[in-house]
Amino acid sequence: MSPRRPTILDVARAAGVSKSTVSLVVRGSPTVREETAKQVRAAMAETGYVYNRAAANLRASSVGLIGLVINDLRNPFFTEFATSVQMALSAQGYATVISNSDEDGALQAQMVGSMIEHGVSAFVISPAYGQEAETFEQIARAGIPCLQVLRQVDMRGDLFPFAAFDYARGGLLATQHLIAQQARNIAFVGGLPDRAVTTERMTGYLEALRGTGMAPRSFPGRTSRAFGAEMAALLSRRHPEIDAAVCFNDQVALGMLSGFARQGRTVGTDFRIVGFDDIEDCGQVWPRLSSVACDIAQFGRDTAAALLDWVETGQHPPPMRRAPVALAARESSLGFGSEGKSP
Amino acid sequence: MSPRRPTILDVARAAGVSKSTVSLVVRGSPTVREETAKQVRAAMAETGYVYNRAAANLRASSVGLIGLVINDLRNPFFTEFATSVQMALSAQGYATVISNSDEDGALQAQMVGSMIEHGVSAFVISPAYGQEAETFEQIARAGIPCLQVLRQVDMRGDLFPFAAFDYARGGLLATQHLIAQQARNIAFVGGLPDRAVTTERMTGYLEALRGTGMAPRSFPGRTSRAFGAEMAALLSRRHPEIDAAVCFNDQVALGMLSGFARQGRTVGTDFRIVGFDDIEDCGQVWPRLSSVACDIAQFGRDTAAALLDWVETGQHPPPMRRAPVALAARESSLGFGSEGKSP
DNA sequence: ACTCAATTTTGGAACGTTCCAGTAAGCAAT
DNA sequence: ATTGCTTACTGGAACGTTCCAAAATTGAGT
Repeated sequence: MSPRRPTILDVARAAGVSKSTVSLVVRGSPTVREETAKQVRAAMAETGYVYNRAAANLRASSVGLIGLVINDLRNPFFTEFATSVQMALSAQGYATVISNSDEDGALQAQMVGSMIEHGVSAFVISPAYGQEAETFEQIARAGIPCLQVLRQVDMRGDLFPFAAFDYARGGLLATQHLIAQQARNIAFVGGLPDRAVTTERMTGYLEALRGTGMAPRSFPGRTSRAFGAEMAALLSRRHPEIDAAVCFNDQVALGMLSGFARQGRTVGTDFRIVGFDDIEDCGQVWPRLSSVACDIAQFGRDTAAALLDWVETGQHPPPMRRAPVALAARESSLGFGSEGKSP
Repeated sequence: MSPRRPTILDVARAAGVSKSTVSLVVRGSPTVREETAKQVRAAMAETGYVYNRAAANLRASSVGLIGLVINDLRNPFFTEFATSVQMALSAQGYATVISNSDEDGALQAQMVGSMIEHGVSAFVISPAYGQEAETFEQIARAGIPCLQVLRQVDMRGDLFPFAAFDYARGGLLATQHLIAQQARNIAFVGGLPDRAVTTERMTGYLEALRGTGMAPRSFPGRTSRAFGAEMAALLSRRHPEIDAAVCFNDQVALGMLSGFARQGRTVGTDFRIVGFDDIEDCGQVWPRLSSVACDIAQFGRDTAAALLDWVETGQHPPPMRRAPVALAARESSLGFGSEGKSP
C-alpha cells in the first residue's frame, strides 16, 4: 500500500531547492521569497507530501499536543467545557488528547503518565479525588505547565494555578433569590461532603441565610440525578417544612425536578429549586430550571488562552480571578406567573 | 528548569549495559535476562527516565495514538460512545485524540488533517455531513485504517467499513410496541431528512405500519430537544388526531416530553412516546422515557477492539454486523399502571 | 577441553525533521 | 571595482529512539 511516504527531501528535489528551504516554507517562515514558496507548495502537492510531526517534535521537542483530563466526561457541564477547550486549541493548531478519569484517581495517574510519554506540552486537569500526589508529582517532575480547573484537590503547596467560577457568590445569589421569592425554609442539597467545591457553594448559602432567622439545612451526598430524585422523596416524607432548595449542581436539581414530578408536586409553586452550572438542559425541561449560570464555553476559551500563553512564553501565569456567575431565574423558582432573568 | 531529560543512553550508562538493551527492556522484550532487566529498571528509576515516544515513533513509525472524530460531542449518546472508546483504547496502551467537528464538515477535514500529521495510527469517525470527500480522501491517501461509525455518508465506493446499530429494527420495535399499546395514529418525528440514519429508522416504522391500515405521518426536521418541544406544540395544535410518536432520538423525545408537560398534557396516557438510543436521562425524567436501547458502551468497546485488531494485524476487517437493539418500555409509552421491559 | 547451538547483548545506521552557522546574491554607497 | 549590508538560501549536525546483523556469552553434549 505504501511505497514510502514522501519526505521533505523528496519535495526539495522536486522543487529544486534545499530541504532547509522546504522546512521554512512548511513552517510559514517570512524569510523565504514568495515565488520560491509557491514552487515548493506546488512540489508538495505534486508529491503528496504530509508533514511528519513526530520527526519535527524529536528535533524541536514541542509536540503541539495538549492533555485534557476530566473527572466525569459524561456530565454535560464537563463535556461542554472539554469541547470548548478542544475547539479553542484546535483553532491555534494544537491537538487535544482528552481522557476521562471517571473519578478514578489511579486511572487518572496512569493517563497522565501516558500523556507525558506522548510529549504533551501542557495539561488541563479537572482532577478526580485520590492519587492526587502521584498525578501532580509526575507533571511537576516533567516540568510541564498545568492548569487545575473547576475543582481543586488538597495539596501541600499549590503547585499549579487554579481556575474556577466564583462558587461562593453563586451560592449566595441562588439563596438570596429564593429568599426574595418568599421561601421560608431553604435546604442545600447534594455535593460530595468536605470538598472545596461543595463547601464554597455552601458558604454563599450560609452567608445569605445569616441574619434572616432561617436555619441552614444541608444535605450533602452525591452529585447525580439519581441522588436528586432520592432527595425529593426524602424531603417530602421527612422534612415537609422545607419549601425550597439550592442544589449543588444541575444534575441534582434535575433529579429533584423529576422526583417531585413523580409525586405530583409542582415545582415552582409548591417547592422552589435553583440549580448550579446552567447546562443546556435547564432551558429544555418543564418547568424550566433556574440555575447559577456559568459561562462554561467562555471559561473554556479563557482556559485555553491562558494555557497557550504559558506554553508559548514560558511565563508562569498570574493567579486567576474567579470567573463571574449570574443567576438565570426560570419557572422552577419563579412559578408560572412571570418570566425573565434577574441579575 | 530542565537540566536535559535523561535519555535511554543515560540509563544505559547508569546500568552498565548498552542502549539497545535498555530499549529492549523498555519494550518488555522477553529476550533479555531477568537479572539484567532488573538492573536496568533500577537505573531508570534512579535517573528519572521518561520514555520519549516522539523519538520512538520516528524510527518505528507507529504512534500509539488513535483519532476519534465526533460530529456532536455534546449529545450524551456520543459522549458515552467517545468515553467508552477512549477508555477501552487507554486500557490497551493507546492514547486517544478526540475532536468535536460540531457538524461542520470543513472543521472536520481540518481536524483530520491535523491528526494525520500527528501520526495517528487509525481513525474512528462519526462523520459530519459536508466535505466528506476531502475528509475521507485524506485518510485513504495516507493509508490509515478508519472505521466509520453510527452514521454513514454517501461515498462512491464505501472505502471504509461501517458499524452501527440495527436502526431499522429499532424503528420496527418501537412502532410495534406503540401499536400493541393501542395507539391509533403514530407519527415519526425528527431526524435530518434524507440521511441514511433517518431513513433506516423510518423504514422500520413504515414496515410496522404496513397492513395495519394506519397511514404513516413523518415529520423529519432536526435532532435537538428544541425541535422536539416545537413539534409537541405543533402536533397538539395542528394534528390532534395523532396520539403517539416514534422519535428519531432521545433528544427529540425528551423535547416533546417537556413540550407536552408545558401544555399540561400527560405523556403516557394522553400521548405515547418512544425515543431512540436509550441515553441515561431516559430513566431519570418523569414520566420515564421508553426508548430503543442501544448498548453504546459495549458498542464502543467493540469498535475499539475491531480497530486495534485492524491496526495490529494490518488485516482489513470483515464487514460488521449491525449491533442489536432492544426496546426499553417505560411510563412514556406504558402509562402508569404497569412497569417493566418488553423484549 | 572442545564444539555447536541457543540465548543474550551490542554498536552503528537509520528515521525526517529543525537548528545553526554559514554562503550566495542583490544592491546601495563609496 | 570594492566594501558593507541585507535578504534569500543551504549543508551538516543534532534529536532519542528502533532495527539489524553480528559479537559475546552460556551451557549441554561429547
